[in-house]
Amino acid sequence: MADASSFYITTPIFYVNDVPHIGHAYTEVAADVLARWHRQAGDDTWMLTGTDEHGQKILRTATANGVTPKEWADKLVAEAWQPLLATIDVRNDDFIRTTDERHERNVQKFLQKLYDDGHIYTGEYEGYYCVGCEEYKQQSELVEGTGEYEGQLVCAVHSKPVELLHEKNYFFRMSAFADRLLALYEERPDFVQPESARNEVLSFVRSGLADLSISRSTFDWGVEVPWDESHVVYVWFDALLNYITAVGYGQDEAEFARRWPAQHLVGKDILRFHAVIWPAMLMAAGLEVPRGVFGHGWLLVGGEKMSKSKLTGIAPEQITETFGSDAFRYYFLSAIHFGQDGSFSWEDLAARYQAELANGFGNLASRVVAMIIRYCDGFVPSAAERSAADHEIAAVERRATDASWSAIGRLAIHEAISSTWELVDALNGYLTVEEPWTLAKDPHQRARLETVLATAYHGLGTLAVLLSPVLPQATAKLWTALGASGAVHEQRIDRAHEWSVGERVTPLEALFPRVEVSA
RNA sequence: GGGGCGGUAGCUCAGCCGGUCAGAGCAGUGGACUCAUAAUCCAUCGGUCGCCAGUUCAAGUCUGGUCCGCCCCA
Repeated sequence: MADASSFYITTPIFYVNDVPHIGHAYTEVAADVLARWHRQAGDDTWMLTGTDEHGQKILRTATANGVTPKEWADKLVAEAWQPLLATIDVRNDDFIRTTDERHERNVQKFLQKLYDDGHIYTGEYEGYYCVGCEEYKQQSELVEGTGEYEGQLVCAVHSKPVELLHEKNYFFRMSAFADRLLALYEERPDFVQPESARNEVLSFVRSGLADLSISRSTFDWGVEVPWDESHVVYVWFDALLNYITAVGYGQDEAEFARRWPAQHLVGKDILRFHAVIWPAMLMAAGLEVPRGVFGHGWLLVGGEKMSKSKLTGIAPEQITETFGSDAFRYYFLSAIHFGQDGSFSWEDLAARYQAELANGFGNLASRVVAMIIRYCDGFVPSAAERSAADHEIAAVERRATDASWSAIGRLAIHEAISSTWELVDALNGYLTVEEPWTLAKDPHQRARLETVLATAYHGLGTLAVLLSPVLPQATAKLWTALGASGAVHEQRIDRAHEWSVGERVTPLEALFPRVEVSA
């Protein structure tokens, strides 16, 4: 049992054959922001991501490219997936690959335990198999082929012929866990979030669970079934286990106890694997079920879902090259209600970058720092007598701190950001009303000028702390300019308004320079 | 065929248990100001809340039906 301050968050592991697009990056960034936020609140935080490297599809691609599947995976991990994390500034604590020895060995250990405990039996399976989908298809999921596949049954997703396979399989008695799963959803209404995702899972399980075929014998790129080397473990069964093998399951019980259970973040397309199959597997093994499964929405581009199989994907670098990783992170997490589908467009991205990051936060930072340099020679002023307006700013700082932390607890990232943004708006408004540039012209108003600037300075520092999970780079620059000690990402975010002020500010370059509008 | 979600100002979206709920941000328009990244602040234009019927003293807000989009299951 993990103690209350342990926070372990996971993303789905990337299927190495995919090409990274903003959908992958979105999940990563969301998990990263939650992880950074918890770290900054002092929680014992662990963020895991990684790659899924087994399965027939990868074997075939590798073979077609004349290399072994492992070589193929190595190449993609090094050239595509690790770089993606750097592109969007994700600070994961671990990166697991399903070809890691720590994973494969303990997948076998897990499987053997289920086998020994009677949760697995031998059966026979016959069905139409789509290599593209990596799964068997029901009759209803097949359509008549056209063109070169005329007269054949093809997969509705890939439009490629399916194969009629007949194999001896090992089955997991998942059906035995239907009642316990329903009880779980009942007892912990937030186990599957958001509500819409929970509804789908509920109705799926209520309609009855079938046992799950968990092995394949038609190819050998996978984890060997320990008691039958002619079979490899079904890729999904294998992949899900990464969440526990990465934190010591089977080999480091102390670490496992410290981390598990995890909060899973997944796209809603793979919700069922995480909210039904995975908990059932854990129950069978006598382990705790996850802390929660959150299914976020799709990114819609031009009203259509971004697809892995189709080519509507946008590479994250296309965005970060122009706007930077901070803007990427901010845009997707603030503009989209976390959990719902969200529309992406270049126009919207550019508009929000300009209005919110450049004109809102960036410019606020510029004007405050510039005035302290100009009117106080860079020495951080201190407040004398405080007016109602000054107290109000302090109150907004507290509210933003409390509200955002509470929102993070509900996984409402967009809400955490908008709560914080109230401070941005309050400070810009405060400066307009107090007019420090006017006060500066009258020597008798010196005390008031310093109080106003001290108040604005303090609010800006609070913003830096609160925004550092989302905007790690910009806030680090701001923190330095504010002359505050330590690193901004080490400041307690749940008490952001209590940060310790510095002594001297230094010039600040534009945090979010204006971007030339391009086509 | 069964089920879920969404259809609210030009754009993106809030609106919980029905009664200032017709809102926010952006865009547009007018004004103020100049510390700042031609930034900021104030004001303002703008919608028969997909459509039809019903329940109710009162319905984006509940019921039934219907159209459109997406998704899950069979």
